[in-house]
Amino acid sequence: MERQSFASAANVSERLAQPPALAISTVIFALRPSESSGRPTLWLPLVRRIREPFKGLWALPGGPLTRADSLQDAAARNLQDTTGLAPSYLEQLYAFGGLHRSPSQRVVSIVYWAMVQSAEAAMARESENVKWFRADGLDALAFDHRQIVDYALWRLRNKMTYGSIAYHLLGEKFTLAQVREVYEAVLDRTVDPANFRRQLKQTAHIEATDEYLQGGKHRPPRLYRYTGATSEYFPATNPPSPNA
Amino acid sequence: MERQSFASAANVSERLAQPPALAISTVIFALRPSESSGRPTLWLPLVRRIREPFKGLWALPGGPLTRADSLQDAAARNLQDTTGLAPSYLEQLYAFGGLHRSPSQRVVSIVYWAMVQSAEAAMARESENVKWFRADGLDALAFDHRQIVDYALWRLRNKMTYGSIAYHLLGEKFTLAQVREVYEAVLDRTVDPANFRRQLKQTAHIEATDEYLQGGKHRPPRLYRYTGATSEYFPATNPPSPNA
DNA sequence: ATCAGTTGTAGTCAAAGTGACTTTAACTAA
DNA sequence: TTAGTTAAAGTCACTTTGACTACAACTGAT
Repeated sequence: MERQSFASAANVSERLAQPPALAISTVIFALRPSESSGRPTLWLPLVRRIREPFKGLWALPGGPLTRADSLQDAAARNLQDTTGLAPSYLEQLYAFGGLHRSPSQRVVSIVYWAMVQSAEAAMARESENVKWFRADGLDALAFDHRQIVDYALWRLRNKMTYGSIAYHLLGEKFTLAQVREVYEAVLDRTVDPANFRRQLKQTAHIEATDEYLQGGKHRPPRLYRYTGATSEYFPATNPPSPNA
Repeated sequence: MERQSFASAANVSERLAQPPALAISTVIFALRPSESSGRPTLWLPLVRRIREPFKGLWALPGGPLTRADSLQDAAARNLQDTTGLAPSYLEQLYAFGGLHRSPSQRVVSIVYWAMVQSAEAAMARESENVKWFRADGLDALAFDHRQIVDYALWRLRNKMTYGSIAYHLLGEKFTLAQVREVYEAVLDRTVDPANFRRQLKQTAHIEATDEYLQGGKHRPPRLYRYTGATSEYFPATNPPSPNA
């Protein structure tokens, strides 16, 4: 057996013997007008890696869990540090712990997914190493982050179909058409306006305001307000809260 | 300031500075006949703690992530080691990472939940330090494990209402009435037999066999077989698999 | 052998929900 | 004023759901 290969084999068992590192990452979704159609579409911010594993590639914002934060606070801090924004929704996505996610040391990543309101997302800071991308059709990312984003997208679509998540991508006041546009952007299909309106009013976590959105070349639509948990984010589930 | 309290304050910041420990725990559900009514109810195995944090109290099977296992394999090993059984379903529940879950060191627990078939659960080994309990009405457990169990129960009920999980608690062949009993045990309400049958046959991941269950004092019911993923467990979701 | 009791299985019916569509109201731009 | 556009409400057929009834098939006791 050659000395070199023996050494690397020893390295493998060595690094697997030491305790895995713990990291927090966050998938951040926001609505932005697509360049082409102008219709709102899903975007997310990524950061460019400046160190060696996958240096130069884009990756999810995150890092090792160093501070004395709860997992959720650490995820919110990711968001704050990279975009300067506060989440309007934040939920744990999954803990990824495969043995070979990172080439050097074993890393277990606890990943959160977040939504920020479109108004705030418009003023998110970008830089050389922080850029926003369309959520669909991403290129290869660092580590397994591409698959993580796909999984987050699937979860987002799932929650959207029977839930009240859509409002967290909008501002405080919105028209029903805007809510419908969110559904259409996320689920990627058209929705009948009339039926959509009817269902929303039943399931209703919204209330009508007295205001109307002026300035269009049509009949001005009424503005609504979300009456569930407002701007604060809250844990994944209604009943027993797994936040600890 | 007294010396004692100064020392303990130093300890607090010290232990929060060192990296958190990583543990895997597993909530294991199985169906067992209740002592009183004889109807099947939900049970789960717990292990008695023999060391000091919460010594003597009951806790979820698990421990630090030491081996070079994937997270899911580590959870399956928990199950194997404490009960001698293999899971028929295994899925990640949540990552709990609160700062004060464990009194001494900070511990981040990645918790899985599993289901084992009732036939096998009947021959699960018990001992002085491993006992089965009814899933509802548990006493105080070690750490935050009581809340974790409650959350797992909620997830189980949720999956049950629109999913094909029930079969994993039964054997290979089963009557429709047995499936209904699973639903009634987990959801804790009665279900109309006729309507239940109708819905199962539509959503159908089952097929009828030619066999009938003899021996009762009634018309013998037909045996069915599950046609989805059989005894092997599979990841949480259909579309993108987060297993890594 | 017959009958009561129990459970499996199929069918009926009304109420509620859903998808496709039509109609009317309210506004802007020419 | 008129054409064009969108908001908002209503209609209608179809499907799904829950409660219930009826019948079939078996066991065990009389």
